[in-house]
Amino acid sequence: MPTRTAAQRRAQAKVDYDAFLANCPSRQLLDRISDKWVALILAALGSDGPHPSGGGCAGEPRSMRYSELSRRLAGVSQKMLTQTLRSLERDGLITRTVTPTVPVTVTYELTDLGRSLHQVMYGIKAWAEAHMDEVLANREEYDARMA
Amino acid sequence: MPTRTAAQRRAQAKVDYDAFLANCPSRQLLDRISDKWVALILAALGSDGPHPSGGGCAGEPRSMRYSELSRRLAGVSQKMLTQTLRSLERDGLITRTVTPTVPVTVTYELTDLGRSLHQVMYGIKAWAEAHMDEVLANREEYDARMA
DNA sequence: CAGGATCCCGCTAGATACTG
DNA sequence: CAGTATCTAGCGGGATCCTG
Repeated sequence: MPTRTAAQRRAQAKVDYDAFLANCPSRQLLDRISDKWVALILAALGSDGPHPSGGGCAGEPRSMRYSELSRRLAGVSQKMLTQTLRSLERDGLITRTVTPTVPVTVTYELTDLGRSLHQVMYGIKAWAEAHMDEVLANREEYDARMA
Repeated sequence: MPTRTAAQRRAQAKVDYDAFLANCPSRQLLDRISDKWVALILAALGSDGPHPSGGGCAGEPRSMRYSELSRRLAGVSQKMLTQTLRSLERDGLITRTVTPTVPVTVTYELTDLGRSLHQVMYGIKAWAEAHMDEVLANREEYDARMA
C-alpha cells in the first residue's frame, strides 16, 4: 500500500473517534438519559407528584404499574414504553416485578442505582429552571438580529 | 358530536403532552446537551477535555479556532460542526469572534452561561465515571441471563 | 480558512393489529 | 393487563461539492 490519501486518513480518524466515543462513559450516560422517555420515567418513579388516582402517598420509593406509567406519560406509545422500561431494567436502574395474579400485575421501581441517577437528573433540572429562560431570550434576540 | 372514541382521546392527550414537553425546561436542556457534538465542544472549550495525550487538568477559559475544533473532534463533519457551533452561539453559550485577517480567523469561546453549563456537564461526567461500569456490568449479566 | 448548499441513506419512532 | 410483531414514513446526519 502506498501513502494514504487525505480521505483515507480522515476515514480512519473517524473510525478511531467513534470507537473512543463508544467507550466514553460520559457519552454513554448522555445517550442514556437523553432518551425521550427515560427522564420522564425516572421522574415518575423517583418523585412523588400529585397522583390522579388514589390518595396522597408521598416520600417512600414509588412503585408503579405498567398502566399507571402509560397514563402518566400520556404521549408515549406502548412500544416505546416497553422498550424503555426494558432497557432501564437491563441497566439495573429499575426493577420489574411480576405478581401472578389474574390478570398479571407488573410493577416497576427504582433501584439504588436508579435513585442515584435520579439525583443527577435533579441537578440538570435545577440548571434548566435557573437558566433556560436566559437561553431562550438569547435565542430570540439572535433570531431577531438575523431577521 | 357524539362521545369521542378512545383513539380520539388518546390523540388529544398526545398533543397536549407534546405541548407540555416542548415547554418543559428540563426537556429543552436535555435535548440541548444530548446532541452528539455539544458535549464535546463544551468539553473542548471548557477544559482540556478527553484527550489521552497532554497533561490534562481543567484550565482557564479556552478559545479555539474552527480548524482546531475540527481536528480535536476528529469524527465530526463540517456540516455538523458548523451547525452545532451556530446553535450554541444562538443560545448564548459560546461567542464567535471574526478577526479580519487574510484569510479570516474565527475563534470560539465559552460565555459565562456556557461555563456554568459546563459545570453541570461535569456532574454528569462524575456520575458516569463512578457508576457506568456498574451499569455495563448489569447489562452483561442481564444479557447472559436472557441468552 | 470557514462555511453554505444539496443530495441521500439509515435508523427509529409511531401506528396498527394481535396474544398469553 | 401487559405486552409482542410488523410495516412504514420522516428526518437527522453524513458525504460531497462549491464559495467569499
